[in-house]
Amino acid sequence: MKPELILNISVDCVVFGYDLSTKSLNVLVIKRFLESETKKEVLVDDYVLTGYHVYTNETLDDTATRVLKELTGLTGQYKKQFKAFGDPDRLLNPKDLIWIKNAEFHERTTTIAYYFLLKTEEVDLKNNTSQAQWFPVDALPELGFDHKQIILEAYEDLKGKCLSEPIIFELLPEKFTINEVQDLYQSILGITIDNRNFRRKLINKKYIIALDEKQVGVSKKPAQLYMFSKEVYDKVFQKNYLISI
Amino acid sequence: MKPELILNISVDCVVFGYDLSTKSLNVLVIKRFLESETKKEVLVDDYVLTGYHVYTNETLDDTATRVLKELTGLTGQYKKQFKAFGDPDRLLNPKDLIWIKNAEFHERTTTIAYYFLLKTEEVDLKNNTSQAQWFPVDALPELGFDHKQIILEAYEDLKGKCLSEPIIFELLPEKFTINEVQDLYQSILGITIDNRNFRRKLINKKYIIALDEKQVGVSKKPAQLYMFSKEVYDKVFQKNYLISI
DNA sequence: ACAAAAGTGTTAATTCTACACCCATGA
DNA sequence: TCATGGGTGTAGAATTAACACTTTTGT
Repeated sequence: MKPELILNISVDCVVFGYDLSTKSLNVLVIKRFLESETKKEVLVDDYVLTGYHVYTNETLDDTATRVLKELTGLTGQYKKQFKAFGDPDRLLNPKDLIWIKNAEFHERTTTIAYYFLLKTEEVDLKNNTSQAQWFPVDALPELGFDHKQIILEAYEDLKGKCLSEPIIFELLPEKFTINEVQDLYQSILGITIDNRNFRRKLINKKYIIALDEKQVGVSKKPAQLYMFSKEVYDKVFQKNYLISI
Repeated sequence: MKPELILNISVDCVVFGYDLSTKSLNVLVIKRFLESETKKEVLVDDYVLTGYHVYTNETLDDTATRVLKELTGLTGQYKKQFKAFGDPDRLLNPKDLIWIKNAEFHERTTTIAYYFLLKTEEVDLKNNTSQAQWFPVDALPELGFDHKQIILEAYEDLKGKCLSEPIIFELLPEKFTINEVQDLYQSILGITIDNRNFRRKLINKKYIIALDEKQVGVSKKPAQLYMFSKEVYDKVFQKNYLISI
């Protein structure tokens, strides 16, 4: 049996990219544009998440991985399936209906949503065929379908998860400074954190390893570089059962 | 358009029920039984989760609610969509193939899995048409399809969630004793908790309200009864941003 | 020398952990 | 009266929270 598309099931990917220099948590979206036949009228002009249908011989994870690769060329990034969206009317706004007519899309498509974590600069948007573009997660453009809601739910999941799992390092380069980690937490959570307390806490973790290196090419005092060791983390980690309701 | 079944999308429900008297966290599953035409051979004899296909005019949440109601008669129970399962081979074990032949089932069905929280005694299994049965979550029977994995992932999600959200009370009667809450936490998490510390912690919460009532009909010293106030919880609750990685 | 970001210590408050016995009740 | 589970207190340890100035470096 040849692999075929499952036309009513798709995977949509919320690609989070952190821009270290602007300290901005971004989402990668692609352009959706359609003119009337006479080109007199712009029918659709907004953005959507990248996504695609599932093939009959693929796992859902495979689909997500494939979709990310096709958009960014990247593989092996952190990914998480966080929610399925299947409301009967999730694709039925006027613009969406116009768009669906031009695509091989079932009107009642259920999508399995994933999010990915990576660094903005890992993605080369120059020769991108989908007119992909980064937007700060707190300044999203007009989005088609129910994709704004999908992004917001992904963001909520990320906020919670970054407090209890070491996924923050997926958004940072291999070598980072303590202040960079703090800035990232502040960007994601929208809070400010005391620098001394944060430093102490982080540096005391056995899996935060100080390198024999400092920043280079910075115009002020270069900071100490650290790395995160997954190996040490897995060894040291122990579940805590602290009830905090 | 008449509502029709979407044959390749289903919702499966992990129904968790807590049995206060035996202090057991149980899962409700239904019998799957099939004999050969000559009745000489038992082809399938195991259990599966309750589930059903999604109708074209339903949300996924609606489907889950409907499935629970059909099995138990209950509505308004706590429910959570926790994961979608869509591996191409998730229904392709030999027994599953035999079963599917007798059902209107697509071989490549993706299921959106939910779990429900309720009390075992709320469900009347006497006049149940599906031969539904409770099993302790740590002593599950042989399960068809990928349903054992689904249950285990639901259980993991529940373990995590009960530490940070007040869902524990969904598994308890409206009026409960502190020790009943402690027993339940211990059952779910598989740990032992110090009674004095636990009591103090819980009683100090403003949303744990001491009633002017004690247990009745118990054969020993009757315990103080409490209730959980969602109203107070929502008012008092404030997100904490404690980074515990 | 100066601008900018890196880096540093202390104290009080809170929360968590460990631990063992008395009490009230119904049988 | 006795068996059973309900209920209680304290002290040490660990963690968190609050708070402001000095140091280092490149320009």
